[in-house]
Amino acid sequence: MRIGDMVRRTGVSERLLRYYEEQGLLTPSRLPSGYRVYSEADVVTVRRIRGLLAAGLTTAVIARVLPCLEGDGAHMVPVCPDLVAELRGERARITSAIDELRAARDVLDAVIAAGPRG
DNA sequence: TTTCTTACA
DNA sequence: TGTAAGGA
Repeated sequence: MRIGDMVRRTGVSERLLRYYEEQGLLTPSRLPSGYRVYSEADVVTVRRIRGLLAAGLTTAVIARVLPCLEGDGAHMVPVCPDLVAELRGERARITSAIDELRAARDVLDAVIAAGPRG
């Protein structure tokens, strides 16, 4: 199927589908005309990409993790041995990001509390 | 009509 | 990421 069908089947814009390809997340083949040709598997892949993006992973990590997952975007199962370790690492990264945001919020809270009507 | 690439108020 | 431009 071509990109227009993918847009309808996945709800993802053409722009984004091309971006996913640029990031190595999708590798559609090409017609002699240059038009991209997507497979049924690509539709499933897009669902996984959306699920992984929602999990806070970067496209770089997703590119490495994608070939090690099974199932659709809602219920994915890791099939490679080292994938779980990689995900634990991502979890840790997210945790530190949360800590930094919390600290930033605390700073604002302090400033707010010191002002008029604090 | 549909898709492609490149570039940006 | 959207959108516009200029082709095929």
